[in-house]
Order: sequence, then C-alpha cells, then structure tokens
Amino acid sequence: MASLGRIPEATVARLPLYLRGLDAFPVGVTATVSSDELADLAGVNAAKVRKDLSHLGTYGTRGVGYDATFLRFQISQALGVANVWPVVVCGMGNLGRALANHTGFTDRGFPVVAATDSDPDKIGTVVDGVPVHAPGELGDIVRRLGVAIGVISTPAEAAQGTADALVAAGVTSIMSFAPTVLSAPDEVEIRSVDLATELQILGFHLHRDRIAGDS
Amino acid sequence: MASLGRIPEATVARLPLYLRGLDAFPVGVTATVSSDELADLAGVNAAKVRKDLSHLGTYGTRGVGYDATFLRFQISQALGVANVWPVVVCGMGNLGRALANHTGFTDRGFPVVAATDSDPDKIGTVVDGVPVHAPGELGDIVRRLGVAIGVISTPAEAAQGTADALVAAGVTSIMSFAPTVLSAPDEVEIRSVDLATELQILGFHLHRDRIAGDS
DNA sequence: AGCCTCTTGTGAACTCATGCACAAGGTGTC
DNA sequence: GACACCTTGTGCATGAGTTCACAAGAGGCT
Repeated sequence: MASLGRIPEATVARLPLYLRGLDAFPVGVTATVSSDELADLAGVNAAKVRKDLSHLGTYGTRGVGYDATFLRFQISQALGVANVWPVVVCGMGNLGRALANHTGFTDRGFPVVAATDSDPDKIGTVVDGVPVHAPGELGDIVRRLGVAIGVISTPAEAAQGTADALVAAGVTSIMSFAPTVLSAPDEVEIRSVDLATELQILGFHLHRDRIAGDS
Repeated sequence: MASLGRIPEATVARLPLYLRGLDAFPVGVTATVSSDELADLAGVNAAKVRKDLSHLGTYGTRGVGYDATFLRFQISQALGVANVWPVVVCGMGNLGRALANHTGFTDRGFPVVAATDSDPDKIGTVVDGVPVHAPGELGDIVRRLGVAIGVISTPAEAAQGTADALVAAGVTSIMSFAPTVLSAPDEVEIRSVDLATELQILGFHLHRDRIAGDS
C-alpha cells in the first residue's frame, strides 16, 4: 500500500535477508515463492515476511504467492541495490585487511576503493588490490574516488579522529568496528559492530544457563 | 529491584557498553559516576541507563550517583564476565585469521584456543598461536579444550555443516559471519553478523537520501 | 458456473522497549 | 535541625514491532 511511505527500520534490516533468500531462485526462470518459503529462507516467520513486503507494495498474488524475479527486482529497487557505493577502509590491521579483501562487499555493490593506515611501512603499498594511504589524505581520497561509506577498523583511540575526518570529508555513512562510542552529527548514520560485545552477550546466556543448571 | 529476575534482552545488549564505559574510571580509586555521565560514555540516554541498572538491583545512591568500582563489579557479575569461555574459530580465511588474532577477544575472557579449516595446507599449522585442525576433529577439540563458543567464518556453503558439528559436540553458543540462515535446536543461541547486510542497510539510507535530495 | 483450496494483505491485540516526569531519599550548608 | 540541592528509582504514557486470525481475492477442478 504505502509504496514509498516510510519503511520501518526493522523491515529495512530484513530486506537484505529476503534478497539473499531469493538467490535460491535462478534468474530468468519464472517461479513463485510463498511467504512461508521465503520465511524459511530468511530465517523469520511468514507473518513478518508478509507485513514487511506490504510496506513496499502489493506485489503478491493471493492463493499463489510472489513472483520470485519480480519480487527480487522490487526489493532491490527499494534498497537501492543498483547503486554502487565505494568504500574506504580506515585501519589496515588484521580486521581491516580481512575487510578490504572481503569479496562479499564488492559482490554486493560496495567496492573497497582505498584504505588508510598510520603505519609508514604500509602507506604507499597495495594490499590485495587496495592502495593504502596516509590518514591525512582521507579527505582527498573521499572526494577523488567518490567514497560513500567509511569503515573504521582502527584501534579505539584513533576511531573518533577517523570518524571526524570522514565526516569532514562529507561521508554520511559509517560502519565502525572500534569498541568505542562515536559522536557525529545527526545526519551521519553510524552502524557499530563490536565483536567483543557480541561475545559478551553470548557469554551472558551461557552464564545464566549455568546458574540455572546448578540446583 | 528484581535482583535476579529476568533481565530484558535489550538491557543485556547494553550492559557490555556500560562496562566498556566504566573503563574510563581507574580501578582502585573510588569515584562516583552519574547516570548522565555513564549515558555519555555508553552512547545512550540517562533514563535508559537508570532503567537498565535498576534491573540488576538498586546499586546507586540518590543525590550522588553510582560507585564506579562497585557498579563495574555488579555488571561483571550479571554478565558472568569472571568466567572464561574458550572459543573455536571455524574457517581460517581472511576473516577467520583476523578473528583468531583479535586481542579484543582474549582480553575480554574469550580466548581462541583452536581453529579448523578444510585446507590441507593449513591443517596442522599454528597461526598466530592458534593451532589449526581438520573440521572432522571439531567434536574432539570441543570436548578436549572445553570450548563454549563456536565462531563460524567459513564460506556460506559450509556454514550449516559446521553449525551441525558444533551442536553435535555440545556447543550451545554460536556467532556466525556466514551470509546464510543457520538452523539449530532452540536451546542453541546463534548471533549472526552479516557484514554485507550491514552495508546494505547503510546503502538503503544513502539511496533514500539521494531520492529525497532530487527535487 | 459453483465450489474448494490456497495464500495474500491487514486490522487488531499484544508484547517489548523507550522516554518523561516526579516522588523518594540522600548530602551538605547554614 | 531545617532547608536547598542533587540524582536515583520508577509509575505511566507513548511508540515500535510482532503475532494472530481471518476476510478478500485468485486459481483450479468437477
């Protein structure tokens, strides 16, 4: 119904999962997929699938399901997958190198076009096809290569400075792996992925189960 | 109030952030921290801090704040941070290697004690102090080293098989980086981190802002 | 055509989370 | 001791997200 009305954030976060699930259907072949099947493929329940998709429009056929190809097109459209958003990786430590070389990024329209690092030995080198520059060149890199997204994989101490530099250069989307809080203007979208925090959440459940197990 | 009553999941997810924020206070020195300060340190608002902490118990003093050291102890207690949960990393590609070498894990009580990979050239080697074994040995590794958490950083195709092996070995906590849905018994806690999905969410907002910008 | 079966789309109830606003209860000062 | 000031703890309202349940269609079979 609300073709371009506001899409709930929770729905946006699931759209990529549906898109991934639809990869199970070959392109070119017409096939229908039910909300039930798609729910399995995305790891959610059918009601959620239907409600989510209803935010994009009424693309299904009652009694039949959704046309896989058409649905893929519509979700891609909503997510803007056709766009290519160049990425710069800031901090080429273990994690940064892994990210710069991550094929999943380029495949999905997020080519890593450059990286920065403060280590003089790394500056000027090319790691897995990605040129490494000095942090001071960040602004120049962003402008020259049209960078849309900055990935911060520096140590925590350097993260805020890096974020500031990205924002100053006009980047409005940041994905951070640094275990610290970043401050930035409201219009900048920051997604923070703290791996140690994730493990601590798992640890909490282990801990609780163990306590519950003690009788 | 509810000292050991059920702690909401949203609160659990923020406790590690508070703990991280409290690192700003040196140990041994008695210092008080207000909900306002802690909110800044954790990147949330003060009301949320107070409500979250109230789920653990009434550890604050009205008019004063929280004793930093005591609060750290209580949150650590609730999260079970004193425990050490050995981790096995499955899949030593770029990302796996970075994770195995990630100091943030060991520092927080999650030592990576072993890894697996299907590449015969890697099996038997020691990467950054972590011994690499064949996937078939997973069950043995888990039992022998008391592994509590499995990290899956294999290609998507191998992820489900790896998860099955972990579950069969008795692991009930899994963190997966594979871009696929994993099925497991209900009692197994799975946290899935899909980096490409995260970027697609950022891409959505870029896309939408660009459309909104067009007039 | 009529009927049966299937699956979508969605109103409505419900759960979970957030944020406000203020009383309760401390501390320090005069 | 009384008063002014500060910050917690929490009842309550609001909002976001999830799930249920079912009417509204669409297709196929006799």
